[in-house]
Amino acid sequence: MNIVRENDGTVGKALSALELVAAFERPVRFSEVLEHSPYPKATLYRFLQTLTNQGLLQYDPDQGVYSMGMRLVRLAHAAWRQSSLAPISRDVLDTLYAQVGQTIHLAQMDAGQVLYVEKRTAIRPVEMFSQAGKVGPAYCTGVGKAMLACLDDVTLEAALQKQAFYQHTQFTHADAETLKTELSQIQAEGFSYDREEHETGIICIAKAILLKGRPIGALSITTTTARHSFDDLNEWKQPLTKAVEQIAQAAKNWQFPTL
Amino acid sequence: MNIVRENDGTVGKALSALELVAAFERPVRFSEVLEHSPYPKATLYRFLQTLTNQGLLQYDPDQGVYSMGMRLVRLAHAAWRQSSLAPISRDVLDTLYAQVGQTIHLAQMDAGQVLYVEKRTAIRPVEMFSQAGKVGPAYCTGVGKAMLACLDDVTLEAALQKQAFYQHTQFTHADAETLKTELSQIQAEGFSYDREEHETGIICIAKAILLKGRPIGALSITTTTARHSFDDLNEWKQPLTKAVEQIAQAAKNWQFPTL
DNA sequence: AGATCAAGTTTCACTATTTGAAACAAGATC
DNA sequence: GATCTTGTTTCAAATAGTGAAACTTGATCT
Repeated sequence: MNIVRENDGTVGKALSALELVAAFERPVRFSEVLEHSPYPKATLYRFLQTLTNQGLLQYDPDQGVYSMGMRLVRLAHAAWRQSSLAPISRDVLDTLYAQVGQTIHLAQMDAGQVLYVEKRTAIRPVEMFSQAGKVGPAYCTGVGKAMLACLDDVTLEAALQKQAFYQHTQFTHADAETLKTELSQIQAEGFSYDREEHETGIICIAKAILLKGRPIGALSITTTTARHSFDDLNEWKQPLTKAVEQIAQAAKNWQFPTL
Repeated sequence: MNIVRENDGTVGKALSALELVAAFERPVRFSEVLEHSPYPKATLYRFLQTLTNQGLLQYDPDQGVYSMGMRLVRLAHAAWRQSSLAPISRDVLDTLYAQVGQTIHLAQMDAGQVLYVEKRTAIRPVEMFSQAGKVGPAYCTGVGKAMLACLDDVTLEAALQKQAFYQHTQFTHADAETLKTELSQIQAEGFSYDREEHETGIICIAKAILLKGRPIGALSITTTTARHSFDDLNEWKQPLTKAVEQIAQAAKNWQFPTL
């Protein structure tokens, strides 16, 4: 599940040090980061210093710990507005949510993983960022499989390399082979399903959003086995398709970074 | 209003190139960035290439434009969870919102500006990121002034240097002097007010959240002149104070990056 | 079609920054 | 007060960054 990016010089290395800190879900000491780092002490030390100066990290001198910096939040806001599908999909998602009344996720691909950029749900006025910015696996989520199914062979192979195939539930695909078989079905049918592959009791139907034949994102409707059967998911094919088409249409007019 | 960070080597320069792209609120061509850049053509070119490789930027070969990369969204999610006040303030904000029924903002300071990290509002089930990640001026917002009023002289001077003093409305402070006078009042009273200084018709009451005497954030309750008078704002002093105290209390137990 | 121009990309000798082993400092712990 | 752990600084060698200029590509004009 390791996300590897090519190492362009100092910038690439410094960013990989930043990811090290991000991987901890709490403020960390220098020595903790060092243990997980491929860099020598002095080098890592200078990286963290630089990142702190730049506001990508924060340093608390009292506790002697580093945590992720707020400058990232500001930059992400720009990214989210400028190049995610979320802003142009707002109205469509509102409408779809009004129609189906189930949890809805809008996702894109990032480094072989699924990145959630927007969500509608009944439960509480959700903490912002709780879902936007969150990542999930591609090989065992509805949105992930929907996008994978639309990739050309070369891109698909590259993406498959990045999958962890961790066995989340008894229904999770164990390897690339069985996954590929399902991807063909998804291609033929135009919809993908999550049949408790990621979390027990959670199922969903999803569909890719295409621009010039390439997947730029995916939309899913999620429910639980307690409330619905697999067959029930198909009731939402129509509104889901319509929403996907509307987002694709809106994306056409907006200069859009494709996968 | 230029946000200047010290330039630590290549990383700093590359990040300042990233900010150039962020400043445009749309995908941009290389030449457009170049016009606003202090770097020579070849240098900027390499920066944008590196940033693109790293996923901090996206490049659309069809349109020949750069936009902010989705990796930032992922990193920001980590930052927001790890070092913003938002996660620990959820319940407090829910309670406060239930009590006052007005728009609520939770903000922190970043590079002399106000950074909104959480919000509660009646209108729509929150667009994520719409407010979280957004920045605003410190010198003419309730949250901004509340935090400025708690700074020691040296830090305050540094922060004032970064203020633009753009005249948003007829009520906006025109310079550091009149602002300082108000900051003393705020210090004495413990509450700050926005009296249509940022937007005509919008007023608010705000209070800083302190940890070890230093402001780590601020909380505000916003309304309009159409619905409430300045005096009405004082009705919310009690619930606002309680919420601020509760957040400060929660922050104490969590290792927290101070300003 | 050919000429002209603008936008983007590559080259390469020159420079400046990064690197990391090792020495050093500052607290904690025994 | 000796020892260990954690964090910080140093400095010569190694590497990566710099940017003027040349080049490529594709659009626009005559």
